[in-house]
Amino acid sequence: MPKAAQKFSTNTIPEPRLPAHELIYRQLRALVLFGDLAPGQAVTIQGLSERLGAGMTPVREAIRRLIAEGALEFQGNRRVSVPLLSADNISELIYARQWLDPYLTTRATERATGDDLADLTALDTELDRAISHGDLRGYLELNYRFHKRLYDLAEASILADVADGLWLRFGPSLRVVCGRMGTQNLPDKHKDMLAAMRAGDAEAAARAIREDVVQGMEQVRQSIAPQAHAH
Amino acid sequence: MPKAAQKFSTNTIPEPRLPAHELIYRQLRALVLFGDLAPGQAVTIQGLSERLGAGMTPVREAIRRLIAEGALEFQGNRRVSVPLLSADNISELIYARQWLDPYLTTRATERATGDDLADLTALDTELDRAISHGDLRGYLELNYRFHKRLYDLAEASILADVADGLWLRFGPSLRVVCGRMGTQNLPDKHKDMLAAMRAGDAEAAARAIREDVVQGMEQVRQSIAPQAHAH
DNA sequence: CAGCGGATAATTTGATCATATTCTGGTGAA
DNA sequence: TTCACCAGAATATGATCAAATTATCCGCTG
Repeated sequence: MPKAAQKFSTNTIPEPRLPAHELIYRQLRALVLFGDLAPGQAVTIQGLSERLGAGMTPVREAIRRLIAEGALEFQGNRRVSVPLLSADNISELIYARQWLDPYLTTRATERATGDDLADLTALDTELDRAISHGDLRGYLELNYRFHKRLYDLAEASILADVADGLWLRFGPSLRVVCGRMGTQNLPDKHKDMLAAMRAGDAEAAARAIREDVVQGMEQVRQSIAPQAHAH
Repeated sequence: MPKAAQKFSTNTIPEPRLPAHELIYRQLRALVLFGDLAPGQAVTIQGLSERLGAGMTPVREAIRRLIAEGALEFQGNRRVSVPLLSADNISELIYARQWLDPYLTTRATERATGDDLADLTALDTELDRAISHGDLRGYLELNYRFHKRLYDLAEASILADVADGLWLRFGPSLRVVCGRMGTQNLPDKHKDMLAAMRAGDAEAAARAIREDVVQGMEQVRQSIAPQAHAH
């Protein structure tokens, strides 16, 4: 039984050995983050179990994680759903991001290398393409990855975690709003921000991100407000 | 009226309706929050399963939740443990709380009723008693409940969630620090804060809480710094 | 006679456990 | 030191039990 070569035989596939609950978690997370699960839409454990072709136990664990992160909500009875945000909730999120994102951007500017800047620029270019093509899903995903990348560059693991968790909360609403308004007049201060980063001007980069965040979130707030009235 | 007694054991337990995984979660959360699980200490699922006298499935779910909240850390291999904070991590937490706690306090001051103030005052009185008795565990728990109460009064569910999550991260370190320094010279600006709240001076209340937070967290930072060197 | 309300039955969903399988880390021998 | 084996832990499945929602039916009233 030649088992010595096992460590080398895995080189074809980088990480095929991720646990099922981790894979389920990532799938569900993406579903929530990019609005494929609409806010208020109820899901059942068994339903997801079938939909994703997995056992219940991994699905249960993934759902627990997402509930803990605020991405899902335990709806009292026996349903979990993506939370419906009130206008007040949006205000909270705006307040939090207005403070978190600029700080992380400042730190990222101080630490970013040339390669990092090139990566960010590439992401932003792809983002522009998605916008011009009217590719909503692509826009949402790339916009997230752009900001996520900034968080990672800031080398502040806890704050990055918090900021990442906030995305999980307003992601679904973002999708709803963009679905209504199209991808044309979306805020994109990324160009200003990147220019400031290249110049090493952390303060200007932070200011640009702040405007980007506020513009985007205000659109969400204004678009959400009538929803609360609709009921 | 067939009021048949279906369960014989339910009359003794007030809330047997809570699922096991929820109970396990609360127990573990308290263990982490108040430092009964020391930072760095590894725990196994099976170990906890025996220790708490429960099956593995509920324990697994509880652990997933705590990992998602940053209360526990998946240590690569097959151990989960309470995260060891670096001095940088503490700085992040100070930065976050310095911003979150005053804001929530401002909102709480604007919304607190007379009863709320009485409750907070009662909590603070108990807290003083715990300090004077050298009751470390009591201090930690009451201090947490005092701040938690403020968060709830702020009526900002998302930000309160975030703030609560931060406690889970520095709670274990707080225990370590207080264990070393005793309960005597602990910061307690609660009196100033309560006075400001009674006067309806939200700004002064926020300022007092900010000092309380910074003082406490700075002690943690200074006490943690040599720990990183110890290795 | 038709429509409605309440109670009960049935189906669906969730929670837990026992068990099989896989994987990791350590240990002992060559 | 290295390799093979072993012990133990974690993951994942299926079955079982409990609870709740939905569906059905019966009797009652207008």
